Amino acid sequence: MTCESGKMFFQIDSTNGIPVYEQVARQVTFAVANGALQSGELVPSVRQLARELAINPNTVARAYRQLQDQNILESRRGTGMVIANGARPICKTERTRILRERIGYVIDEALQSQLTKEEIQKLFQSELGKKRGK
Amino acid sequence: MTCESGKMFFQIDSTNGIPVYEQVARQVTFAVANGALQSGELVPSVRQLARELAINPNTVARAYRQLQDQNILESRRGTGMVIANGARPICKTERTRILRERIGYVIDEALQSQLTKEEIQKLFQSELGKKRGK
Amino acid sequence: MTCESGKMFFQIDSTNGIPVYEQVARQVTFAVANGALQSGELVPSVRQLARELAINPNTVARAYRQLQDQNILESRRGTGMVIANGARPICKTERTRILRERIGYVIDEALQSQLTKEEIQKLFQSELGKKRGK
Amino acid sequence: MTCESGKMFFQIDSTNGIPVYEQVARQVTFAVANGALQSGELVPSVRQLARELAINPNTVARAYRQLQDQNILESRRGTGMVIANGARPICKTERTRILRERIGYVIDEALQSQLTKEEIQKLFQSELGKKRGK
DNA sequence: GTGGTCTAGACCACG
DNA sequence: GTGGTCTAGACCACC
Repeated sequence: MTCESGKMFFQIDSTNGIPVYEQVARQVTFAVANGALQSGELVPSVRQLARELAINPNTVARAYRQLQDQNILESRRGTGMVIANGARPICKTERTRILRERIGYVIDEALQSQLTKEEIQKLFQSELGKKRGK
Repeated sequence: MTCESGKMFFQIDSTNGIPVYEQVARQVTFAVANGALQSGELVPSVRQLARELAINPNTVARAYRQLQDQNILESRRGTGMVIANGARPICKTERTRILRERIGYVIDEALQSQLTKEEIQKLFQSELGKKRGK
Repeated sequence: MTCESGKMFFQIDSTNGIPVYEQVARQVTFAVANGALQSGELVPSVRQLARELAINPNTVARAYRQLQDQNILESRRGTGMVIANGARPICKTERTRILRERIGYVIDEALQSQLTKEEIQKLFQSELGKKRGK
Repeated sequence: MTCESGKMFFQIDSTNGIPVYEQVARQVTFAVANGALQSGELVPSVRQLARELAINPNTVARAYRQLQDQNILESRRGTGMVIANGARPICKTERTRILRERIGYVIDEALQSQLTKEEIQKLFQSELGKKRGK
């Protein structure tokens, strides 16, 4: 599932084990970290985004609630949710934390399978090579 | 939780999000892939392994049942479960499949966060460097 | 034990030696093979079906899990289990496989008892004649 | 697993769901029904048969115990087990009972799968045709 | 509400 | 002793 909404580009995979609300929250976080979304900008409304992603509005609401708790979003009554002041450094830190954590888990698992670091390195390169991106 | 049982060394982390039965199954799979367990060898009995890992026998049984469905284990009535004939290639393939899949997910997520391949590569190296292992 | 649930008609005999979860799984398989259940349709929820058949929810869950492993069902988080895309051909094949296998076993046993094919044929006709059905 | 022992020819399949002891008992029953074994004849000793079939002696013993209960075998102290007087009619009846029962189960299952009697008939012919035998 | 995981403990069949 | 099935009931995440 992918969709473009405002300045955001969402890509949801409901089969990869990561909760949908978590994926939504992360993608907002990442967009702020990149500078794609700036403090004060409106994010898509709960209902609109839910419609566009064909997911339950509760799921979007939960993602936004979590972002509020992290001081990344704040609600403007009568207007919607906007990127909070000071969100960018939080998001950058958060982005690195999330990615490092997930990379660490994968490495742990590979080590546990008795692969050597070198073999893990090779697998990683091989997968990275398959992907298109900068 | 770690334990040594027969030729196997188990390490279970009940807090990392991966179901315990899945961790047990993977570790058997990995051990066969490594050659630590060979076709015809008995694996620890459901009850014994459950006792040693301090988990419920049903959880071990579920892991073993899944391995049966994958033609990695077969049950010998009244005797126990043994590594099936032809299990090793299955396990090797399975090991690579599991690790590649998980690596792929992490890379996807990192790319989506607008990191460049080079940046992802650096993060990976940094995390791999932190680990001890061969 | 019989029950009607949604488009399904279940008939469970807990004394015939075939595990209850297996009977549940087969009946879903057969219903898909017949076209009574179509891709995308929800099957009865684990809890509801368990209540209606007066069995334990875990037993139903096990049947459904097995069907998931066979790519016949897929779970929609928070929604329920639906018939997977492409389930029908799988179910048709599976139905024939199951029945042929069981017929084959019976014939083997009869041959081993030194009955001739003709005698086996007669026994079969005689039993088939006793049954009511189309 | 197959073996020839005295006048008996045993064929054991430990994967077809029928308990091994039951398969042993049935094959003795069938041999008596055919006249291959006659009243007063010795059957192979528990230990010898167990060795030849590579199964547990307890399993053979259990089969023989069941046959004793059915008045098909009787033990001669210091000699072994022999086919009892009057065993043949018992075995003939028993053979038909067993086969009819198993055929009935299979037909029931096929009917439950919504196959018509005609379709079941065809499946049966097809499987019978595959077998070699008289 | 949904499914998923896990525990605890029973009973059975088999060797 | 072994695995296999089933029950009862808890807790969690998700929608």
